[in-house]
Amino acid sequence: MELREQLQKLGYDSLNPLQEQAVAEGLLSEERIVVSAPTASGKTLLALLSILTPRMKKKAVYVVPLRALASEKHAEFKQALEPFGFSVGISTGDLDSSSEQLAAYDVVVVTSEKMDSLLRHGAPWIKDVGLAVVDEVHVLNDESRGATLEIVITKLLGLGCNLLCLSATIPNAFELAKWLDARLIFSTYRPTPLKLGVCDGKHVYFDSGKIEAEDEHDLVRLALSEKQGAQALVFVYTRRNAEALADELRKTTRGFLSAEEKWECAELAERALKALGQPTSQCRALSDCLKDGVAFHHAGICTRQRELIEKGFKKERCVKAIVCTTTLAMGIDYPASWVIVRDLKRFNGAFSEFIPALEVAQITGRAGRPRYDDKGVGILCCAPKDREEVIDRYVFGKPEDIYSKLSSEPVLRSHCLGLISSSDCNDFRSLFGFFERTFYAHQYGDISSLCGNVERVVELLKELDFVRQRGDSLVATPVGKRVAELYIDPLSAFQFIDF
DNA sequence: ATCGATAGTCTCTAGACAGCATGTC
DNA sequence: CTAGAGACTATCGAT
Repeated sequence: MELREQLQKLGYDSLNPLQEQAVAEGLLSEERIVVSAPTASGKTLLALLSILTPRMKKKAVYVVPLRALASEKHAEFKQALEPFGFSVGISTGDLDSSSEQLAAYDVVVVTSEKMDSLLRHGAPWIKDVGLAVVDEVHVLNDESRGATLEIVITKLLGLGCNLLCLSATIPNAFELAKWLDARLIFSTYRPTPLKLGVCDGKHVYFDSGKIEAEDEHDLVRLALSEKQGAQALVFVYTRRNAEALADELRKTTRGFLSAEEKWECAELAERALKALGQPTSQCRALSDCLKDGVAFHHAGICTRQRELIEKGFKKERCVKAIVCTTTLAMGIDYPASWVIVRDLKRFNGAFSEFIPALEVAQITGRAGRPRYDDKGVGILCCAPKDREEVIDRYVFGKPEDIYSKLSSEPVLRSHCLGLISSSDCNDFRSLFGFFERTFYAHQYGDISSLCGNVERVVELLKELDFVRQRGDSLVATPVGKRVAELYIDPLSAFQFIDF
């Protein structure tokens, strides 16, 4: 089928500049590709086109970092791909199909941990995978979950399937591409331009000049009065702050509701109150906020209410503003006209520090709703003394490079055991060989220190009797196998068994 | 002796993956 | 090191 025809069937008239560039640079012909482009630049269509590209093995896996993202993509792909005769399945911790079903799907959406688990268990259909799409690959940089993703990608690399890695804009995307021996498609294209401003508690400074705005009320008022139907997202650090500020903003948002929207909000409020059998104080707080067209959003909100908020914000659009924590920072599609980052500093266990520019870029990236706004506005709030630094760091500064997080020992413990237990590696040589193919090895060149770590970790696993060595060969004991399957840290598993 | 305002001090802070056992409707 | 809000407590003064 021709590209034009495919596009039409997918519901697109044409390719946007990023997609144009990607196709021109080999999206449909290269075996391995890394795409580095901003949030909402249209990367999903790239994945769809790649999946539709005929190849020897039809089956594709789509790897994402979040369950919420998995179910979103599952729904989206189902709708887009079924007309082409592609069946789409999902496999995550809480939403899982049987192994036979997974084998039957043409496309399987998985979380990275689930993918790792499937690979460890040697699911028989893995050999039929012709394409793996890894969404949000920059998660490699994540302290706690990056290493697992790195292991997964390294394993996928060994499978010999085609690879399409999608990343936010990161300066060292070329390093990723070099690791994977992939073609790099790099773009900073945004469908709607982004205008950044810095608010120091008196003014908002744009590159075009400054306007007065002292607090969140002023900012939200500016956002909502910019045009009919505008909406704002406010990011704060704590749950308590999210709830408190949402309550505070009721005064401002209620003035922007039309008669019909008031009615819709009342309806939402009513349902939010009854979401649980017995309304908690949180339910009441949320319900009160919704009445006035504002909501708070964080991980402590039940699914039922999340859905209500999403409906009110995205579909009915009677919810004018959402005050949220980082729940809405990554992945999930939540576009707004204005995005206000109120807390740029975050407590890190010892002191409070500025959050990474990459994260701020991801957050402000969702400013500008594709079909409704012709531009997006991102506001960064800070104390007057920090203004210059904030401008340097986030407005003119570029996002941080990403680094392999494979050197951390806890993850190494778990993955070494996993590799040995699944028989991916039977001795030190194959273990070292595996780690030589990781991003870590490519990024640091010298892997002797990593091999030293691996050696130490295997010694520990032997001490715990999860692994035994006969001659050169390393074999997992039954307990070791079990520990690997259960996905728990070997050290804590041992302490538990010991106990 | 009691209440209370004020200032200094302490405490706490986001999110979310897999797997399994146990519990509930 | 580059935090800030709310709960808690100690202290002192007015009644």
